[in-house]
Amino acid sequence: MAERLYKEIGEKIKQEILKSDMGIGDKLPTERVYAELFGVSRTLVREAFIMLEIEELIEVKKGSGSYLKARPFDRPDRQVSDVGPFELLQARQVIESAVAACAALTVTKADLQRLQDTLDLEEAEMQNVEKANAADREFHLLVAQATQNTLLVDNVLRLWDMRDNNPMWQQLHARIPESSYHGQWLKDHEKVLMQLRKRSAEGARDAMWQHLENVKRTLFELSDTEAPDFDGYLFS
Amino acid sequence: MAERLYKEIGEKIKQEILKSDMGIGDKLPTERVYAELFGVSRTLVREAFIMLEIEELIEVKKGSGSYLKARPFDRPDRQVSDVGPFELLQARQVIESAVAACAALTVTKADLQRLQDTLDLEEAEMQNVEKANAADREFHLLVAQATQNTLLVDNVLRLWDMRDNNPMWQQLHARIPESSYHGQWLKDHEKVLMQLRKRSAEGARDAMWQHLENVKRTLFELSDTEAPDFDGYLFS
DNA sequence: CAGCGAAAAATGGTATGCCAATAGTGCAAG
DNA sequence: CTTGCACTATTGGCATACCATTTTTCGCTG
Repeated sequence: MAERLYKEIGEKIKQEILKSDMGIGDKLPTERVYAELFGVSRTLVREAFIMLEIEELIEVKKGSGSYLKARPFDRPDRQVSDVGPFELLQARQVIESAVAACAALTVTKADLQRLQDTLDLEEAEMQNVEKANAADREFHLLVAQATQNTLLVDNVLRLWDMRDNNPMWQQLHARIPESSYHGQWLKDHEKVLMQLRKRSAEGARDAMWQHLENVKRTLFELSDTEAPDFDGYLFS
Repeated sequence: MAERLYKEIGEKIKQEILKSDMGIGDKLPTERVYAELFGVSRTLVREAFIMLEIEELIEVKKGSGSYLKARPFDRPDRQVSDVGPFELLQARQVIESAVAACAALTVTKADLQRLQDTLDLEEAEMQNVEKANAADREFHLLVAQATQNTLLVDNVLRLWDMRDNNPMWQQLHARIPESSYHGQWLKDHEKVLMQLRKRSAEGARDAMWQHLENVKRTLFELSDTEAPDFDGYLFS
């Protein structure tokens, strides 16, 4: 494991906090205690504390101690690699279509312009796989940003990061000829943008849903992977 | 300045990066260089590097060096605490309603039973604020779990954790008499469950949307906070 | 016995030193 | 001249030791 050790220690500390029934404001065990508990130096625990401090989970007071500021998430950050590509894609479909619907109501002219520009870029660079993918990502991100809600942007961003870091997705992606789908996806994107222009929440939702449905088909039809069916969700 | 020194060092390093014309992927000066430059120990610089690493500005490679991952000003770095309660609630509305729609298509009898049980508990413990809130959370989580998609569960969970850790939300929540809304919310939950029983995606989406709309009203109508209007998103 | 103050203990803050992994260098073999 | 390998230098990783601040303890004094 070439992981940075302080992160590991940090996660362990989170676990300890969850196992104990500490409340907000309570004093944490000292750095020295954790050091001995995990069999590492205080330096390392200290680095882990810095991590927790930046995550706003704890507050550190010189000479006094460290205090719990918020309870850590129950879910200790699932490994990207053990989530299937289909699950990932389905999550994107559910969330991004809802986000698109929301965006249709809040989108500004500047947003629409940026979306158009990205789309143009996508078309121009269709041959360049690298840039086309970047434009793809940018388009979806811009839709999320049009909601003016940073949490929604965060969520969409998280899913894309997972996609980019998911080995199975890459594998799936690799076996498909690039040129075959970029054209289709571009058309899909255009439809989404059109619905956003019309400020139609339902239209944007359906367009985004259909787009990701197409992505699913492209990826799974040609492969031997089983893909559960979720038709019937759309009503347009 | 009673600030933690590593943060100060971290900011200085950001300044240095900006002053220099380093590009993405370039190698940063070593920890030792910065230590001498600022007249502090390498430990401190190291802690600052950890801060920058967590902020995803740099990437640290043992034995090799540290490399610029993004330019500092690109990331305003929002923390959990400065997300407004309204933004949070809106994100929940968008995402949880979509999740509910998805759940309507995948929900099992066992899920429905668990949901009913939780609802019964919620009714029975309405006087007990602590338990009522726990049941509330449990209900929403069960809906997410009914999608059979762990990523969607993760997303919903994240938003709830943010809620529980958000100081402004707590403040807002505190000023409202408990009894006044738990009854309403219970009715809302029952409606959601009813739609899930009917396996109506649209119905579940609308019910969940309306529920969170009611939550919004309860929280913001009684307070002096401005709440943007998002009616028109529903079409039922 | 209450209050106060100094000493001691606890705790985070900082510095130094050595270890391990990586990158660089130069010499020898082909 | 190129290539490969061993040796050296560089760089981050981790541990130990001591410092500064805060908290606690304890005894003195009124």
